[in-house]
Amino acid sequence: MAPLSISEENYLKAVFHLYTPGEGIGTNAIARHLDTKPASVTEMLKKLAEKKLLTYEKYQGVIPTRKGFSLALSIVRKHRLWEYFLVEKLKLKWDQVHEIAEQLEHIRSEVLVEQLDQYLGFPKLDPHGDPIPDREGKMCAQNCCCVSEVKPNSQARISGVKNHTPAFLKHLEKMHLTIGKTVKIIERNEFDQSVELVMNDRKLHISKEVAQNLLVEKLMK
Amino acid sequence: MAPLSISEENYLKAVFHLYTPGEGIGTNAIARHLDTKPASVTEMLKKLAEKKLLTYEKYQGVIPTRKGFSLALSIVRKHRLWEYFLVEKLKLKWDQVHEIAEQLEHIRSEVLVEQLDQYLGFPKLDPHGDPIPDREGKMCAQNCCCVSEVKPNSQARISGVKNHTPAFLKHLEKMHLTIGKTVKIIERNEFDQSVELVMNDRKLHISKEVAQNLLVEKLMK
DNA sequence: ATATTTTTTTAGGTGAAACTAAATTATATT
DNA sequence: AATATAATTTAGTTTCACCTAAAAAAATAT
Repeated sequence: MAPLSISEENYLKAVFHLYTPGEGIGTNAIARHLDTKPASVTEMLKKLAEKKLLTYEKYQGVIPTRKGFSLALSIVRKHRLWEYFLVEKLKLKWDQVHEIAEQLEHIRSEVLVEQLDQYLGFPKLDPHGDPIPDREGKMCAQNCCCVSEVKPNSQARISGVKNHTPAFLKHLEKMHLTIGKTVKIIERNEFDQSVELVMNDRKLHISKEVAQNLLVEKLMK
Repeated sequence: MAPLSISEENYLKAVFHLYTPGEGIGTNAIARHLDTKPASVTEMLKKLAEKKLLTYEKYQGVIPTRKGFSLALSIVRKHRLWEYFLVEKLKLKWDQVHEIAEQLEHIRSEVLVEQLDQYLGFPKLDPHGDPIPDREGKMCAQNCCCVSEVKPNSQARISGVKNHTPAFLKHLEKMHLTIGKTVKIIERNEFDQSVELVMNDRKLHISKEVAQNLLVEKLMK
């Protein structure tokens, strides 16, 4: 089949990211995600449905097909491999790489991706803690939740972010809240939903906004 | 100024490659180079002239401005750095990289290019022997000519190619005519303009087509 | 159950970059 | 110098991906 355009790939990726089993994805949600208008989305969804990449029925919300899903995964794979490359090899900062990877993910070449993967040593996670799909689309299961949902007095390891904006990532870096660090969640303040935690024996206070976008894995003690 | 589209960048690059001092570049030549139609070229040339990237006057043939030239150089720089990366780091074959670099050259990010350059060790030549412009657009002078123009009985080192198609490059590889090899040009046959040469004490016969597209540097003996 | 609001779709239009066909200008030939 | 040929430009379409405004359907509230 004819290769997808960059636009089509971006829509497919949006569908992938917005998908939760059982629910159809709305036109509005996709428009918001891609910073475009609902009318444009409707049009594109029809085109992608023609190509059997998703199921579209008027007013019903959209669901990716197996084919659409696996194509989206291959784009996500490229995005995350490039992010890994940019940070590990080229020494860019973790807040600089998303935008560049948004461009690199559309480069078409099987052999390039496979060689890149090998060159990088088949990494399993990208610099933001997101799993990198392998050639078959398999990726390691993530067992994480955001800090705001962790119950008080538990140990956890910072494992990822939900928000990938440079602003948020720079903020985390400034607070030394980087991936791999171990923290203890002390308590959540009902008033402003901020969270108190301890890292390296130092007390730390994080806002609701941070707590909701910072992912951790609970640790057995 | 607004960034150029991929199409605009490709036209600018074509103009750069077809340029020879003193001559205007014709619409037809550009169309052939880009595998497009002359009518499309005219349109685009007007747009690039608006942006002061080249001088355009009806029927006169086009010449890049300083600005257009330096922009073209920055695209060529990216193309050649990526080719170097693909061959030296990812171990792709020299006949595989051009097509991929045609995509990668359009990735927009200052910091990416500079870090890539550093990561690669500021290479001066790409895998096909073409010079890589530095950040200011400077590149090492090339002192080469094609085998068909070398006078008989002279020593030379293979230094580049004029034709970048996979077919030609694979052919060269099969004949072990790779960059850096030293050869002695024996004689040119008037009949079919083929050339006889010696490499590693073995006699070699190359066709007119090869001789015209293989570049060498003459060696002092 | 009806009315209001929100979501989604349709209809019609825009700009970019290509195309074909026809007209125009430049160049080459006799 | 006139004519034939080649190169270039113009005019008019097409496709893609977006847009706005208005209509239609679905969801929500009264």
